[in-house]
Amino acid sequence: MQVASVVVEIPARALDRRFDYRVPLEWEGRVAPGQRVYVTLGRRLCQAYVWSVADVDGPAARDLKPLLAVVDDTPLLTAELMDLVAWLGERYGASTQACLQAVVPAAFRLQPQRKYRVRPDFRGLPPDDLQPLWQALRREPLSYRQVLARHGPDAAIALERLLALGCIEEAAAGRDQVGARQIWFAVPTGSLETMRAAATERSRRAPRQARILEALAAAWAEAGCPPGGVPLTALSLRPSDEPVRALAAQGMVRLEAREVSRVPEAAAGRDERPAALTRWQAEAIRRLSARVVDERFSVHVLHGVTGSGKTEVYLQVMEACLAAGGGALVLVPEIALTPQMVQRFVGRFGPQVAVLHSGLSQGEKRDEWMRVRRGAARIVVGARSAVFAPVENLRLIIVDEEHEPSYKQEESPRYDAREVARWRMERCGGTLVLGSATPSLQAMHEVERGRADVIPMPQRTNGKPLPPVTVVDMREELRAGNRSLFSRALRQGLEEAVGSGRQAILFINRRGYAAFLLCRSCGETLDCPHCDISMTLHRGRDGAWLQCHYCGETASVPAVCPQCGEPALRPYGVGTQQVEQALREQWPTWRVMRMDVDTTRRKGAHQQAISRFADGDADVLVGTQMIAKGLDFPNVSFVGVVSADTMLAVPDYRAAERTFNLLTQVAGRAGRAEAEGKTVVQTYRPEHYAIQAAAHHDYAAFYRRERALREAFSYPPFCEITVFWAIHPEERLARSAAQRFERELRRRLGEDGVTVLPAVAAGVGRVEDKYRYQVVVKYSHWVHVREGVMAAFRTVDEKMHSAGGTCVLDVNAGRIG
DNA sequence: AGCACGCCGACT
DNA sequence: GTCGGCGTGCTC
Repeated sequence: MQVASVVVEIPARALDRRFDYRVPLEWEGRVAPGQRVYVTLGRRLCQAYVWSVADVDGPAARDLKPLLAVVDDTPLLTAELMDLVAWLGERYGASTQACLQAVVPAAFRLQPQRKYRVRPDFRGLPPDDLQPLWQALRREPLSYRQVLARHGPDAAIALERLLALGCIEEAAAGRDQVGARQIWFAVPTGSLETMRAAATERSRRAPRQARILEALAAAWAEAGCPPGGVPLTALSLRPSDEPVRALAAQGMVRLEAREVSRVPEAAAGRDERPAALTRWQAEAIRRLSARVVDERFSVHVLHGVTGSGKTEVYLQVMEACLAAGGGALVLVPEIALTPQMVQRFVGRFGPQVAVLHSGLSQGEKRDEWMRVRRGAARIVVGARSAVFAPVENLRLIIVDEEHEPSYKQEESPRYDAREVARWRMERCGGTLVLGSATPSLQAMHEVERGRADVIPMPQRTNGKPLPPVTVVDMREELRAGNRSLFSRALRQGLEEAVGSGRQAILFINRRGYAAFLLCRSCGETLDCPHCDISMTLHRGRDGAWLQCHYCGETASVPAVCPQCGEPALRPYGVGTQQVEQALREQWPTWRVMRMDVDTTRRKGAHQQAISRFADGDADVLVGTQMIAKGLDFPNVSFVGVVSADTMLAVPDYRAAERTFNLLTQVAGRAGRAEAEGKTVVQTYRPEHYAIQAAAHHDYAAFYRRERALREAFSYPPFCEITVFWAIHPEERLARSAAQRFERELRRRLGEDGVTVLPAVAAGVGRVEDKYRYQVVVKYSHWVHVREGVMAAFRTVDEKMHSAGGTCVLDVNAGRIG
C-alpha cells in the first residue's frame, strides 16, 4: 500500500511538517513528488504538494485518510524545484509552505468550491419532480453554477428542497484559483466542397448555420488544408448557441475545447545585432560561452562600465547556451524590465522567450509559467521571483545589475535571488553571470576568495570616454552668497544643455516637497501620530499637505507650531516637488517633467513618462532613483545630482556603496549617444570617498576603501547579518520579546564566531502604532548558527503569536535599521 | 490558519 | 433552561 507524505498549502508555522495520506489503489504508481493533490486536513479541504511516496505495509497505513484527488498528471514542480523549496526553508528560516507559495504562481492555489452530492446514507427516492436533478447529482457532484446551467433556473429551488429533505449534501471541492484558458474551436469534418455545398443548401432554411459554414470554408481556403478549425469567439458564437449545436449534431463540424495562452505569442520582431563588438565584448563572449558548454558550475562577475554593451554579451552567451541544448534565465531589477529591454530578448529569440514580471495578471503569469514548464519556452527574462522559473535543463543564469538591493525579497520567505541563482547553478552544473558596472562588495569578495572570476569590460561601445563629473561643494556656494537649490555649475550645465536643444536630468533621492517641517522657534518637528518618523511635506494643485511615507497617514499643514504657537514652521530637506517648482520659477519657458512614485502610481504611467521624455516632450526630467536605472535617453547631455548627501545620511552600513552605485549609474545616463555628456554632483561632503570615487569613475579606489572599512568594523561580506524583529502594539511586550530572543540566543550559541548585539528599538521604533525591537546577529556561517537561531525564534515567536504580536527573522538581512 | 470542543452570561 | 461569547488544541 502506498503512502504519500505531503505538505499542505496553509501557511501556518504549526502546520510546517509532513502529513501522511493513503494513496487509493486506483492511483498507485500515478502519484509522484512535486505533484499537487487535494486532501482533507481536519474537516476542511486543502491543496497539498506530494513530498515523497513510500510503500508501507500493515494496518497503520489503512487508518490514514485517503488522497481526495490528484490535480496534475505531470508534477507541477520538478525534482530540482522541490529540493529548492526545502533549501529555501532552511536557508531563510521560513516555513515550507511559504517557500512553496513563493515558487509557484498564485494562480495554482486552491480556490475552494461548494459542490452538491447525494448523501450516501439516504435510502429511498425523492419526490418525482426532483428525480432528474437527483439522478444527475448521483452521477457526479455539481457546483451551484453547473446545476443552474444544466437544469435551468428553476433547479435552484429543486436543489434547496433536496437539501431540506436530506437527499443531498454540500461537498467540498476545489479548482485552481485561475485555470487554463479554454477556447472552443469548430473543426470541419468534411471536405471543402461539402462545406460549401452544405452552406448553399442551408442559405434559406438555416441562414445562421450557413454563415458558420461559410466562415469555416473561408478560413480553410485561407489557411490551407487541413485546417485546425475556427475559434468560435472569432464568429461571436458560443458552443451552446443553437446553430452551432445543430451543426455539431449533424456531424458537419466537431467542437473542440483547446487550452490557449493569454499571452499573445511574441512576434519575431527585429533583432538589433550590432555591426561590431568591442574586443572586450568578444573576449567576454568567448570565455563565458566556453563555460556554458562544459556543464561545470562556475561564477563570473561581468564588470562592465555603463554603455559597455553587457546586454549583447548576455544575448550571445545565451545563444551558445541554447545551441548546447540548455535553458537560460535572465534576472533584471523590476524597474529595468521595460519594453525596450524585453524587445531585445524577444527580437533575438522570438517565442522561445517567456517574460515574467509584476505587470502580468495571475492568468498571464500562469500561462507563461506553464509554457516554461512544458519546455515551449527555454529562456526566461524576469524580475526577482523569476529565479524560480521551471526552466528545463537550466544551464545559465544571468543576474543583471547584480548590485541592486531589489534582489532581496522583503517578506517571507526573505530570499535573495542572487543566492537562489547560485544554488540552482551549483545544483545543475551551470554558469552564473553577475553583471554590473559597480559589482557588489559581496561579489568581489567571492572573486577574492577564488570562488568567482572577473571579466572586465572597461570600454564603451561608442568609444567615448565616461562623462566628466564635477563635484560641487555646496558650502562654497553658500559662502559665495548662493542660497538657491542650484549651484552655479549646475545652473550652467542646465542652461547649456537646454539652450543647445538637448535634454537634462536632475536627480534627487527624495519624493515630496520637503523631508520635514521644523519649528525655528522651538525645534519641534511634525511627526506622524502612528509612527516614529517625521511627516513629509507634499505640494500639489490643491495646496500642501503632510504625509507619512511609512503608513500613508496624511495631515494638513498647521499655520503655527502646535508646540509653541509660533508661526515659525519651515520646510527642510529638498524633495522632487521642490526641485520641480524651483526649475519652473527660474526658467518659466522650459518644459519640466517630474517622475517619482507619486506621478507613476497609475499602471503603465511609468512607461508612458519614459517614452514622453524620450520623444522630447520635456527639456528637464526631475526624478528619484527610478530614472537612474536601465534607461537610455540619447538626447540627454547633462545630468545633475541635486544632493548626494541624502543617500549617505541613511543609517545603514551599505550607505556608501549605495551612493557610489547610484552616482556611477546617474553619471552614466549622460552622453550615451551623440551628445557629449556632463555631470554635476552637489554635496556638502565633497571629500567623501564614495563621491570622489564615483566622480573619477574609479571603482577600484572605492572598492579598496569600502572593503577595508567593512573588514575593520566586521560588516558583510566579512560576516553575515541576521536580524530579528519583535513587533507589538505594546512597547513593553515588543521589548521583552526581543530581550528574550537575545537571552535564548546567547544561551544556545555561546561566544565562538558569533556576535549577538543587545536588543534595541528598531531604527523607526514604531510603525502603524506597533513598536519594533530588534536583535542583530553576526556570524560567519549560517549552517553553524541555524539550529540555535531557529530554536530561539520558535520559542519567542510562539509566545508572541498568542499575545497578538509578530516576529520576523531576516536571514542575511540587507537593512539592519 | 481554521474549525472543533468546552465552559460561563443575557435571552425566548 | 438555551444561544452564543471566544479561550485552548488538533489537524495524517
